[in-house]
Amino acid sequence: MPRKLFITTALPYANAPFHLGHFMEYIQADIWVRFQRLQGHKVHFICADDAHGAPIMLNAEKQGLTPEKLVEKVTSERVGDLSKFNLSFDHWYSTHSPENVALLHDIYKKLKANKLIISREIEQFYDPVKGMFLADRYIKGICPKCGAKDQYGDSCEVCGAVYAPTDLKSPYSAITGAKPVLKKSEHFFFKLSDKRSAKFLNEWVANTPLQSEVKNKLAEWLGDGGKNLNDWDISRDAPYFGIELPDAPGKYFYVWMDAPVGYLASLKNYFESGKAKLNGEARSFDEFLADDEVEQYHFIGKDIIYFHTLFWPAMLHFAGRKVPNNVFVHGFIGFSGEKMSKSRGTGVSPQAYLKLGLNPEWLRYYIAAKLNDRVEDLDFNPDDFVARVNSDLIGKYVNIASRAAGFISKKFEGKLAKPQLPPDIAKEFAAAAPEIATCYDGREFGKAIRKIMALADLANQYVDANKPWELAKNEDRQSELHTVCSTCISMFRDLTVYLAPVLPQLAANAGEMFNFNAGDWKALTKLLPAGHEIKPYKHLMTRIDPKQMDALLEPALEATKEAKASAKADSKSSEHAEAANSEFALVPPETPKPVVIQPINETISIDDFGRIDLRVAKILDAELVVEADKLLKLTLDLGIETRTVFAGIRSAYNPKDLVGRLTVTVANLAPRKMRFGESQGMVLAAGDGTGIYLLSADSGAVPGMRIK
RNA sequence: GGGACGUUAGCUCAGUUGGUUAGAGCAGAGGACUCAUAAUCCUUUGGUCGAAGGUUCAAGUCCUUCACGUCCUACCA
Repeated sequence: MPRKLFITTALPYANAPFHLGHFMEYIQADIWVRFQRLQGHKVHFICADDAHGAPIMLNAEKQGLTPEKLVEKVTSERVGDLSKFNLSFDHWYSTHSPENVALLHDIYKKLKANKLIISREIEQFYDPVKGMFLADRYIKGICPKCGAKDQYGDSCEVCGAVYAPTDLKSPYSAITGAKPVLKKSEHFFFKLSDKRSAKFLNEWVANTPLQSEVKNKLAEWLGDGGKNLNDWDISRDAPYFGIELPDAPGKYFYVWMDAPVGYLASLKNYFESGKAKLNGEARSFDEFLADDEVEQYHFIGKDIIYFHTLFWPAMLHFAGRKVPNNVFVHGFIGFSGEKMSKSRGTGVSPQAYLKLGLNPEWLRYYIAAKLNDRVEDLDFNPDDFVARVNSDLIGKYVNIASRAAGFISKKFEGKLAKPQLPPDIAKEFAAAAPEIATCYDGREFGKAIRKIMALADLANQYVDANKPWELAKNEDRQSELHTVCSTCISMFRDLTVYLAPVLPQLAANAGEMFNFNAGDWKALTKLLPAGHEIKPYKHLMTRIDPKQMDALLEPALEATKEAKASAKADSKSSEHAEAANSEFALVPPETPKPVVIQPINETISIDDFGRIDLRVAKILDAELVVEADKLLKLTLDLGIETRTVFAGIRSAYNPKDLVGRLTVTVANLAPRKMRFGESQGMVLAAGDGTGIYLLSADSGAVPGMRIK
């Protein structure tokens, strides 16, 4: 019976671009989801942007935007990254949505009816200049223990002391610098201290197959009969970017209250937009969630265990809703810091990774090969990355197809003979299917990969033992040759199916080339039939050139400075600092990269073309646009006038190298207002997402000349 | 300060409820081969399993302490 699965990944905070940690989680979840789909289960794979909270509000203000605009800007910039890593989300929405308001209000009212919401007055630091209450992270001062300056309100980064903000000497607001004053305010709390909460949570933990690390953690929180459970402050005072309490004007839900509800809001929108129906789920959102058979799983990082294993199940349970069947926790992705000098920066930017044309499936494979079902950190090691991909994927796996397919095409018109696996190898392959399935299902991806690669080794050994290159020279042994190569292709088919959750694109390409369905797990019990036709072999995947890694790891100097400043301002977390670092990374233009040629567009008439007024332009000036990481501001001489044009070419050109160059511009393009000014045209450049190459006019051309 | 988890060959990792000479891949060395994207195959060199104690007939595996790393410690998304 097919399982019905509702799967989420943690909602990314809409304050910054994605970093590698996001993609590790998405890739982990995506592999699991794809595996479940291959087993014939019905999966609804959902995520959303986490759009609320004080940091977004303040950041937006700093940039002169409304919070909505900031969120829109951040999320629109990163939307393409998701599809490029072949992530198969069924729906992506936002917590800033009417569905979320409705669901949150409903949950809140039910909790209140259950007498689990109380209010009480608390005293907190308040910024009189800004007119808002300050969370610990927005208060700085002198550490009461060691006297270090500019320490945050909760702990000292110099001596490690932990204290309350009120203990700080000479406290000041990190936002305005004003001296904060203590002020009282009414806050609303979710009564986690209620006996019912502890009782329910203990039951939930006992009945949920959580990871042992998570259980330990929970035992700590739930120990002593729940005495360690304190009430959870779920309200914030205005100004706050969030969802207002239905019965307390000026009070907003703390973002961590509305964020997990966003899982449901996104699911609801997915249902109401008709996408669920297209995905084979005809029932309504409410009916779906009321079904006990539906399994709900959340993939999260270890830093947010607290919210997902205490508040979230309790909220759902006492609002009369389905609770999660499990929460899958992973560690963080680190970087081999030791080996890299600090001047070269740290971390790997997924944006730069894509821009450099590195194959997304390399990363998927590497991450899969290192993941297990535990709450363990993993390390991104560039040398390891190159070695792993090149030797496992190219040397072992792809090689099998490459060394057998040539004979089939050249000698046997692309048709297979009946494959014949030697008994010992057949046994191994037969045993592998359930083992690998268990690994995937249990999120032991590293183990699955190891098993698959062991099978690939067997296939290569088989080829060596049977020496097809010798058989080929002997006219009497052609049918042996035919069988050996056909057997190879059949083994390759099996390996491809096994790898399909990790490498969906490669698997699809291989399936297309060799005429099999890489998504057919059930076919694994049968060999490919005699007469099966394959197309001629083409390279399925290129090796990683270590030079590409060098380019990936080389951030621009000026960018590093900028990033460090902004990282500090944004967050204390190293994870965030890493993201900010990469955000500004410039990419050297001369990097080898595979080019993807897009199909030609539909035919147009000469008149259509004539409507576009192309002119030669001379670049008089070029400068960086502060706060835009992709744009350069160009001043162009068009002969009769000068124009200002913003061009998204910062990743490929240094401003000073452009000054004086002749290029081509669209002169009659409607001007477009941008945040930084009006762009009055467009310069032409070649590019497919992996690089940008500005067009030039030959010497002798004069600014203003028409191009026809 | 309290707590959780981790520390196994140069690198990345396996090591089941404690049980014989601690395993694999990559890298290194030697050889074979040439079908294949300098891929593959065979052989082989590397470890007092973070440190020190302890329990046991027997410990990488259990206990204690210490060191290092990551994270949590509630109004911090």
